[in-house]
Amino acid sequence: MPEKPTDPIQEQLIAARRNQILDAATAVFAEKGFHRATIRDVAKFAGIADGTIYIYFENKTALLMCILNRLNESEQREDDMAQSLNMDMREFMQTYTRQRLDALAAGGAEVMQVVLSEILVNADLRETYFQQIVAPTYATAEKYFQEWVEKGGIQPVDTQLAMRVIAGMVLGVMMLRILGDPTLQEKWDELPDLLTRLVLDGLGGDKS
Amino acid sequence: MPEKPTDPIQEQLIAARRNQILDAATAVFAEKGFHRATIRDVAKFAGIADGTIYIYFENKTALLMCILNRLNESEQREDDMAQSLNMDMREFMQTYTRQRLDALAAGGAEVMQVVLSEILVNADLRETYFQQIVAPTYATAEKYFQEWVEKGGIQPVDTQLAMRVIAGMVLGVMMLRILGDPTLQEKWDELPDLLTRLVLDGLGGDKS
Amino acid sequence: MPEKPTDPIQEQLIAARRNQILDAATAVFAEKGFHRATIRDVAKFAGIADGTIYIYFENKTALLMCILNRLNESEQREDDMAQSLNMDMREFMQTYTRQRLDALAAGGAEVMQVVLSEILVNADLRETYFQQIVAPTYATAEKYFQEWVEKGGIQPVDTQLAMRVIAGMVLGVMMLRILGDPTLQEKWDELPDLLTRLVLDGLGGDKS
Amino acid sequence: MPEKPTDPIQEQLIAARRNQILDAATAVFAEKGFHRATIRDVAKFAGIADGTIYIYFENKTALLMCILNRLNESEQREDDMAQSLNMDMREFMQTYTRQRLDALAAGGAEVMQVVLSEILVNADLRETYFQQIVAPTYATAEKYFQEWVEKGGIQPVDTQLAMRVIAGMVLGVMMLRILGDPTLQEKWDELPDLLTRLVLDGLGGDKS
DNA sequence: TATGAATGAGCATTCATTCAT
DNA sequence: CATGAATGAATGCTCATTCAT
Repeated sequence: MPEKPTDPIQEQLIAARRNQILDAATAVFAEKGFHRATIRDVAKFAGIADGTIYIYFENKTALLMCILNRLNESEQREDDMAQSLNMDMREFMQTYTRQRLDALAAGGAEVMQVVLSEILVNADLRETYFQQIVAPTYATAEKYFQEWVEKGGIQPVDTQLAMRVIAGMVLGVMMLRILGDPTLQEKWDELPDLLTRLVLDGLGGDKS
Repeated sequence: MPEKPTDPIQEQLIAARRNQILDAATAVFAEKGFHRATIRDVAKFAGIADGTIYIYFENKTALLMCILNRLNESEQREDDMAQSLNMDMREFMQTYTRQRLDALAAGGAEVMQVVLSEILVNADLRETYFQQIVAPTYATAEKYFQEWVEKGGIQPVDTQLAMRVIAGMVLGVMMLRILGDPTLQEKWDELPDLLTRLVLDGLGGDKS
Repeated sequence: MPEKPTDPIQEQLIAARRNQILDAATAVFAEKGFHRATIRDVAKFAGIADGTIYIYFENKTALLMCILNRLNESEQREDDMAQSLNMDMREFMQTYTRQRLDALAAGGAEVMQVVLSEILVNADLRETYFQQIVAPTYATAEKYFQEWVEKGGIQPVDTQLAMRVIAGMVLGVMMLRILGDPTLQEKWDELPDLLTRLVLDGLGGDKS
Repeated sequence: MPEKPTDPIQEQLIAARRNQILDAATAVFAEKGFHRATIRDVAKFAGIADGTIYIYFENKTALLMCILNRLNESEQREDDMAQSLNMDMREFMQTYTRQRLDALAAGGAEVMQVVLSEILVNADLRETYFQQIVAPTYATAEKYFQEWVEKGGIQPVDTQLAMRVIAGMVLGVMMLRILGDPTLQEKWDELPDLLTRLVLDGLGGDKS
C-alpha cells in the first residue's frame, strides 16, 4: 500500500484506485470464479498493469477479503438505518428480508456467489466473514428479539437459535436462487411476505 | 473410461475401482478442498497411480460430478423410504429435517462444503446439482404438500414457493453451521423441533 | 524425487537423469551465473521440460547444493588417493597444489566460480560447503601436519592456522585467476613449485 | 546523472548525494546481498525516493561499481601511506597484511562478500575490479619487490608470480574467514606474523 | 531536482494430463 | 489395465526502471 497517505488528496486517490480495483475484481471473480480468474484478468478489466494491483493489495486473497469488507460496510450502514426505527416484529421481518433479498436481486448475487464459494473453503476468510458480518447481525437482532418476547409479541423461544433459523432461511433462499432456481427468481418479490407469514403465523391450518 | 464392459464381472471390478477412487477423492477433497487437492493426493490416498484415475474418469472435475451423483443416489434412497410412509406434515417435517441435519452432523459437512463451494462457481456442476438433487426433492415434496393443503392440514399457500422456503431454511442452517456458528453446533439437536414448530405454528404470540 | 527407487535399474536411470540435469545446470550457471540463469535455460540445455527438473530436485537452489556435493565427492576420491601414499611435506605440497590447480585449469574454474559466488551470499550453502568440503580437508591435512612437526620435518607452528594459510593460499590464487589475472593463467604450471618453495623455505634471502 | 555541474557548489551537493546513496547501498547490500536487496531498500535506507537513485546512478549494477570505486580510492590512499615509508620486506609484509586483515575484521567483510560474489559472476565488474584494484596493487608492490630482490633481501624469484601468490594468500585467508572458519576468526591477530614468517622463512625445518 | 505511482517483463514453481513401457 | 515419468501451459508475484507532476 502507498506509504503514509497523510495528504487527504492522496488519500482520496488511493481510495479511488482501491475501489477501482475492487470493482474489477468483483466483476471478474463473479464471472470466472476466484480460482479461474487471474490477476491479469482483474488488471486488464481495471485497465491497469498487473503490478499496480500489488501496490494496493497484499495478494490475490486480500482482494477477496476487501470485497468482503466493502460488503460488510454497506450492510452495516443499512442495518444502522433499521436500528433507528422502532418496529414490531412483523415490520422488522418484512423490512429485513426485503432489504436482503432486494440487495441480492439488484446485482449482489455474483458477489455473494464468489464470497460464499471461497468462504466455504478458506478458513481465514470464513472466520472474518463470521466475525464481521454474521455475528454483529446476530447481536443486533437478538436484542430486538428479546424485547419482543418480553412484550409478549411472540412465543417464548430460544432466541439465539430462532435468530439463526431466520437468518438461515434468508441465506438458504438466496443460495437456492444462486443455484439457479427459476421459480425463486420469478416469485422473488413474494418472498418477504411469505417468510414473514411463515415465521410469525406458521403454515399450520388447524389453529382455529 | 473402460470401453463397453459387457462382461458382468468386469463391470463389477470397474464399479469397485470407481468407488475406491471416489472414496479417496471425497476424503481428500473434504480435507484440502477441491482446488488445493491434487490428483496425486487422490491417487496416493487410493493407493494407485496418478494415471489410473484417468482410466476411470475424464478429468478432475468429473470426480466432483460423480461424488455429487453418489450423494444424489444415497439421498434418493432415503427419500424413497420417507415416501413409503404415510405421514402428516408435522411428522414429515420432523423426519425430513432430522434426516438432513443428522447427515450433516455425522460427517457430511466437509463433502457438502466442497461440493457447495464448487457448485457456486461452476455452472455445469450447478446445473447437474439442481437437476439431479434439488429438483427431484421439490417434485416429491410438492406432491405431499399439495395433498396436505387439500386435506386442510395447512394454510393455503403457493406450494412451490413454500417448498423452496423450507428447503432453503434447512440449507441455510447448514451453511451457517459450516461457517462455524458455535451456537448451532451446540443446539443442533433442537433444530428439527424448532424448525417444525416455526413452519407449522409460527412464532406469533397474539393468536389466542 | 521419483518414489522408492528400489529397482536397481530404475535407480540407475534416476541417477543418470540427475546427472544430466546437474551437468546442464553446471554449464548454464557457469555461463550466466546462478541468478541470471533460469530454470528454463537449464531445462533447454538438458533437452527436457521445465517441470522435469522439479521431479529430481526440490528447487533451483537444490541444483547448486547438488553441484556442490558432486564436487565434494570427486574431491573426496582424490584425497583418498593422496591419503594412501606416505609422503613427506615437500611431496605433499607439490601433489596437493598441483592436483587442485590442475583441476581448476582443466575446466573446474566455472563451477568454482558459480559455487563460490553463491556461497558468499547464501548462508545455508556456505555452511554446507564448509562442513562438507573445507572441514574434512582440514581434518585430514592436520593429521599429516602434526606428524611432520613431530618428526622435525618442519618448524613448530600452530598447525591449525598453518593449514588455513596454505589452503587459503591455494584458494586465493584460484580466485585471482578466476578474476582474470593473465599472468597467473600463463604461469599456472609454475605455481606448485613456487608455492611449495615458499611454504617450506620462504623467500627470505639472509639465512645463510 | 546530473548534467555538467559546472557550478562547484552544485558539484559538492551532487557528490554528497551520491555518497549518501552509496553509503546506503553499501549497508543494504552488505546485509541482504546484492540480489536480495532492492532499490527500494536502498532508497528507504537513504531516506529518499526510489526514482532519485536513478538521477545519480545509471542502474543497480552501477551502484556496485561505484562502491567498488570508493573501495579502490580508500585503499589507494592507504597504499600511498605505505609507499611513503621506506620499509624492508619484513616490515612491509607485516604492515600490508595487518592493514588488509584488520580492515576485514573491522567490518569490511560484508562489503567484500557482496563485491566478490558479484564480481565472480559479472564480467564487467570483474574487469573493473581487476583493473582498478588488483592491478595497481601489483604494480606498486612489484616495484618494491624488485628492489628487495636486487638488494639481496630475498631469494631471486619470479616477482610477478610471487606477488600474486602473496596477494592470493591474503585474499584466500579472507575468503576462508568469510566462509565461516571459526579458527581463523579466533586467531586472526596471529596471521600477520604467521604470513610474514611463512613468506620469508618458510616452514621447512631441515635447513641448518 | 525529487517524488513515488505505475509499469510489465520475467521467473520459479505447480499440476492436470498424456503415453511409452 | 496399471504405471509414473515427462510434459509444458499457466500464474501469482517481484522489482528495476520510467515519467508525469
